[in-house]
Amino acid sequence: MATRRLTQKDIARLAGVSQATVSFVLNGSPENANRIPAETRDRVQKVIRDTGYVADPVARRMVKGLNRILGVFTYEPAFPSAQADFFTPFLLGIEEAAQELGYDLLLLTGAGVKRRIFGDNVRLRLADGCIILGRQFDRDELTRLVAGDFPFVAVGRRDDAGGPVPYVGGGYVAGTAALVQRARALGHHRIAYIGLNEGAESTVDRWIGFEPALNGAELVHTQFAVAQPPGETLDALLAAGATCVFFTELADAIAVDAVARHRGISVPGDLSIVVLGNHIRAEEHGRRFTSFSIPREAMGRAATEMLVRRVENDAPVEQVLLDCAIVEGDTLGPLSTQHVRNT
Amino acid sequence: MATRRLTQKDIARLAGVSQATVSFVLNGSPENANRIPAETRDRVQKVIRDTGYVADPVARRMVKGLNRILGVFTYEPAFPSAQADFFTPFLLGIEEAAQELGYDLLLLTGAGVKRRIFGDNVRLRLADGCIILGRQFDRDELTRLVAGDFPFVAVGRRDDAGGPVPYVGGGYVAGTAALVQRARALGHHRIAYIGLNEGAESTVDRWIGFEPALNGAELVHTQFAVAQPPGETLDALLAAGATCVFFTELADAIAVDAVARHRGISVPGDLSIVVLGNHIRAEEHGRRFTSFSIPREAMGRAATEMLVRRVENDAPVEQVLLDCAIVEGDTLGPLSTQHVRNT
DNA sequence: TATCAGCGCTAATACGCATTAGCAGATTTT
DNA sequence: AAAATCTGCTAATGCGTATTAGCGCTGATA
Repeated sequence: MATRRLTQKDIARLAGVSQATVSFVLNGSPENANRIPAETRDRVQKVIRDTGYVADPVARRMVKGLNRILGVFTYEPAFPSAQADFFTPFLLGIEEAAQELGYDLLLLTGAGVKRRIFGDNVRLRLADGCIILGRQFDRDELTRLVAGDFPFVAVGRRDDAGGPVPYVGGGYVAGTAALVQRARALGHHRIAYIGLNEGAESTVDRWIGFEPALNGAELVHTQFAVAQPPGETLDALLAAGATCVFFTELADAIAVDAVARHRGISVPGDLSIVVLGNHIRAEEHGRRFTSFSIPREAMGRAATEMLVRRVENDAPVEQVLLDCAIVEGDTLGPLSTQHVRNT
Repeated sequence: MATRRLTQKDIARLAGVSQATVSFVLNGSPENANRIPAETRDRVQKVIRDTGYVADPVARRMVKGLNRILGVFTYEPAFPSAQADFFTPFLLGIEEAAQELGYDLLLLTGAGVKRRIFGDNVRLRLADGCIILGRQFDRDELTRLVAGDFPFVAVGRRDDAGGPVPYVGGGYVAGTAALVQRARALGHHRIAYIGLNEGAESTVDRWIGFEPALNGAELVHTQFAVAQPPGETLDALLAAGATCVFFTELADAIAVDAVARHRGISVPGDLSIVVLGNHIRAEEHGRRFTSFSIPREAMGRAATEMLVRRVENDAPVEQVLLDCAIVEGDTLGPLSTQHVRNT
C-alpha cells in the first residue's frame, strides 16, 4: 500500500510530455487526437502500458457529469432470503440491461435501520441515476425525487407525487380483467374477491381491474383482508354461493385450497380459484393456480433502459406497463352443471 | 433537469458565510467545529435543510481517500437465473455485512463479453476495495491484484499468485475428510471417487481431503470426470465392488441414484452415496444426500469484514477457511451384512 | 520581407469538497 | 500601553482529470 497511485502527471513525466498530452492520448476526441503525431502517441501509450496506469474514475467524474453507474435503491434489504425470490428477478433484468448499456450498479444498502433516499450520507448521487425497487415507498421522498433533478425510474406503477412518476409497472389491471373475463366466459356469474383493495398501487390495480370487468356478474362475497382463517373464508364463500373466487395473495389461495381439498370440495369442480399474480417457484406447493405472470425480469430491463434514456438524453417522463401473461393453471374450470341448475 | 446541483458555494451564499464554513458545519471535526458558534451553525444548517443539499460524494472522494463503497466483481453475471442460486447466498452475506459496516456495494457488471478487472475503463477503483466472486478466475489478473495496492478479498480459497491471496474459503478439505471418516466408521472399506481432482482450487480441495482420509480403505474405483453416462458409472462401481461412492457433483449423484433406484439397487442399502458439497434448494429433487454444507452466506460476511479490515486498517493478508457442517442425509448407511460377508 | 496558417504541444482552469494557514477584531495578560 | 491570546471567520490550496486557450515554431502566402 506504500506506493501511491499513478497519475497522469507521472505518466507525463515518464514520457517527457505534459499531463494534457497524456489526457489527449487517452481520450482522443478526433479533432484533438489528430493533432498529436503517432510518434508521441506511441511513446505515451508505451509508458501507459508499461506502468499499467488507469485513469481515476473519480477524478474523471469530477470533470464530466457522468459516471456510468446506476444506483439501485431498495427500502428493504435486497438479498435476505425471504426477499430473495422477490427481488432477484428484477435484479436479473437490471443487471443484464446495465451490462449491455455499459453501466455498473451501485447497490444502496441503506446505512441505518430506516432506509431513506434523502439522508445524511447519501451516496446515491454517486450514480448517474437510480432505480427504485420495493413495495413500500415513502411518499415524501417520492415527491422530492419527482421535484428534484436526479434521474430515477420506479419499478412498479406509482401514483402521481407532485407530478407524474416515471415507472415501469406490471399490467395488473389488464391481467386481472382478462382473468375475470375468462371466468365469465366459463359461465361464472357468482364471483368473490379475497384480498386488500387499497394501499399500495399494485394492490389497488387488482381491484381496479377486477370490479369493472365483472360486467353484470354478481359479486357475492368480498373480504378486504388477507391472512384470515381459511376455514372461515371457505365457509363464507360457500354460504354466499360463490362459484369462482379471486385471491390477491397466493398464500391465502393455498390455504383455502388445502381446506377445500380436506373437506372434499373439488377445485375447480365445485369452486374455481384464481390468483392475481404469481410467485417464483410457485410450483413447489404442488398446485398450479390459474393466475397471471408478473414479468419481473422484463420490468427490470425496461426500467434500466428507461433510466439510461433519461440520464443520457434527458428523455421525458415515461410510464410503461408490461403485459402480464395469463397462466392457465388447473384451478379455473367451467361452471359445473350442478351450479347451473341451482341458479 | 434545468436546475444545476447545489454546491457548498450556493449554501454559503444563501447563509452569508464562506464555503469553508459550510464544510466545517457539515463535517465538524471537534477542534474546528467548536470554533463556529451555535448561531452561525444553526443558520447554515437551516439553509442546508431548506434546500435539501447533500455533498457530492465524488468530490468528497477526491479529497479523502475513501468512499465507503465496496466493489463486487464477478466473472460471470451474478443474477441470471442459472447462477442465481449460486451467487445469491454470497451476496446476501456481503450485503448484510456491508450494511452493518456502513458501506455500499458497487456491482461491477463487466463491460463486454469477457469480464476483466484490468480493462480499459476500469471503474473498479471507484470502490475502496473489492470482493471477487466466481469460480473462474483469471490467473494473470489475480497476480496483478496481489502485486498491486488495491485492497481485495477473494471468496473461495486461492493458491498463491505471486504472493498469498487474501481469501475466505470453505473448509472442503476438512469437510471431505470428515465424511470419509464417517463412511469408514460405518464399515466401508471399498470406496470410489467420481469427479475432477484438478483444476479450480475448490475442486482440488475435495481430492486433497479425500485421499489421505482413506487411511487404509481401498479406493476401488475412480473416475476423474463429470457428467458421464450414469448407467456406465454405476456399472463400473458395482463391478469394482464399491460400497460407498463419493461424488463431487450433485448432478452426477442424482443421475446415478436415479439409475440405481430404477434397477432396484438400494441406496444406501446396497450402495452408499456421499456428495462433497451442497446446493441451495437441493431438496427439490426429493433426495437428501449425505454431504457437507457450504456456508455461503457466512463466507460473504467474513469476506466483507476482512475487506473492510484491509481497507480501513491496512490489515495484513488473511486466509480463512470456514467450517462446512456435515449434512446427515439419507444416502450414507452402514455396510450391509451381505457386503460384509462378501468381503 | 512581413503576415498568416498550420503544427505540436503546454499552461491554465474548472469540477466540489476538505483542510491548512492566516487575518481582523476583541479580550486578556504582562 | 504594548504584547499575547483567543474568537470567528475566510482565502487559498490540492485532489486527478478534461478541456480551452494559446504559445513558439515552421513553412507558405502576400
